[in-house]
Amino acid sequence: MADGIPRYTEIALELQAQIEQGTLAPGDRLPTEKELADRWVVSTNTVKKAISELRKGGRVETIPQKGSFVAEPVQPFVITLNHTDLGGDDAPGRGFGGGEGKAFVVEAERQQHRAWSSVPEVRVEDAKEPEIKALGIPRDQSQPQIVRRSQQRFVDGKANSLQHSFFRLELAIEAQALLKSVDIEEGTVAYLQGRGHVQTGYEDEFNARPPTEEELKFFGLSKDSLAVIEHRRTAYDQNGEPFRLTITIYKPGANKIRFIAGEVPDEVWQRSS
Amino acid sequence: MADGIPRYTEIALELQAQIEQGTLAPGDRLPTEKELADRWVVSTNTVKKAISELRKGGRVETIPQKGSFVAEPVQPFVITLNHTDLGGDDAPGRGFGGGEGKAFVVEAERQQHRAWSSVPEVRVEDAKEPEIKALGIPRDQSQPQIVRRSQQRFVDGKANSLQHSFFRLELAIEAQALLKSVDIEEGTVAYLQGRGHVQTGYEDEFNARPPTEEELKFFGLSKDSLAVIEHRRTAYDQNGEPFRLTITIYKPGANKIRFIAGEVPDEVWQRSS
DNA sequence: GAGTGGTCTAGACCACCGG
DNA sequence: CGGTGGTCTAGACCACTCG
Repeated sequence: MADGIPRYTEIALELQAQIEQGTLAPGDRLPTEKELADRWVVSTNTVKKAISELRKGGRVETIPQKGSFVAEPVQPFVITLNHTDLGGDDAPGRGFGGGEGKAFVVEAERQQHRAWSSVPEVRVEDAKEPEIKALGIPRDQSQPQIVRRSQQRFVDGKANSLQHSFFRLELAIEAQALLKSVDIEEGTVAYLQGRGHVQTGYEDEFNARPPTEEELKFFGLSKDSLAVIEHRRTAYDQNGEPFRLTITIYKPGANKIRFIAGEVPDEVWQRSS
Repeated sequence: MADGIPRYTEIALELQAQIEQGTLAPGDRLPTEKELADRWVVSTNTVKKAISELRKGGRVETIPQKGSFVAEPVQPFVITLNHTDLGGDDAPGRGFGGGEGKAFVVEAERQQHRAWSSVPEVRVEDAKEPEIKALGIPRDQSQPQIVRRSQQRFVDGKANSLQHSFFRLELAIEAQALLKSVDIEEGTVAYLQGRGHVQTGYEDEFNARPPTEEELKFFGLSKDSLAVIEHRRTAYDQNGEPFRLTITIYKPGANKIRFIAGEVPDEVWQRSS
């Protein structure tokens, strides 16, 4: 029909329109690929490509051997990643670390979401290049090792994010709670403060990348889905030494990642959508 | 061969290995799809899928009708999006807005990158839902209008990011420089401060999404490429009113998006890779 | 066992690029 | 003009799910 627009794009747009106007409601199964192929008089490969487009936009999720479904519109969970564990401030929503450890659950409850984290899985591993760099591990150590604490985090029963924190092994020997596969009651920041490492600053970096196999599985995504957002935070102590690297992987759409600086209306802090 | 690993993944991994070990160097053209199909004894469709995988990982760029090329490893340009235009602080690298307007060019030069922005393209448009919400435009206005200032930004000769700033039309009438398709010499923040809107805080949000047609074209990407990162900043004035919405679209890989809070070693501020 | 999506083939035609 | 990647077809077989 139209010039230059591929057939699969047309089909994707038509399905998207049906989703937007409610002909196809969230949770509904799309017609099977065969049905769509017949209806549009195209081959199933063309339909597959159309559906793949929709998946990339996050509007559709495909479960192999079952079908493709209109994605539920997520009530996004707003993660406020602020500099509030650096000093007291007690405006609403402040005073928590934002997105890390137990603060995650507290923040979720404030937003009327039920959230929980899995018990941390603790591993001692060989440090790879990114960790060596971030944690400032001296190059002379031949095979430096690190402690990794990984948690799966859920909001309203759904996979929300994966968090991995890395520490130098020597730090974990001073601060042995890091080696236990148990939540640290008072929070990692407070615990390490008691062990002589006051978190005085941090550096945050963001990236987007295709999900790994593990992430696809955890988030329940199929191939050709959205990119995940990676947030990495390097925390520095009072000596200016990096002592923690935390990498959080977010499922996009399900999360809004937010920073607030300076003075904004309280309503902005309260906002949860 | 191996169980369950699709052929196209095998091919993608093999090519990726060749890239990593330097058999295929940055800038090199991959063998044509036909050649790869012959070599692996698969159909060209399978090869296409393999190359598409590599594109998603950012390792390969495809130029239609010319070939697929090993991506040049980008020297990432570090954008520090900090709260430094809120008050004076003169550690190295501070004192600029971070990623906005002229600050972008200054920051780039500090990192030994040559950067420039296109002349702003100014449009007056009907406000759409996201802008209405962010700028707090009253709902009673039947067809509210906004001013949009869009710039293309380049680093070292390559497309780096797209930035769109939105203002309420009434504000642009008070502050007419916003309507001119010219860089605002003293910077938008300073200019608006002179017009009675002191930027006292802001809210930042991040997202990842597939690129639009326009973005694909600007960044020189082909379909099935990486996701782009979207950063939206809502700036608030001394009355707690939102008066500016700035949306920046980053090409991932080419950028590192960074925040710094509290005390970190000066070396972290300096770091540019 | 019927139905689903995932993978794959062996072709085809096209638009665009370069010499 | 020949070569490239983009689109598309009309099949095929598989692994998996579900009734």
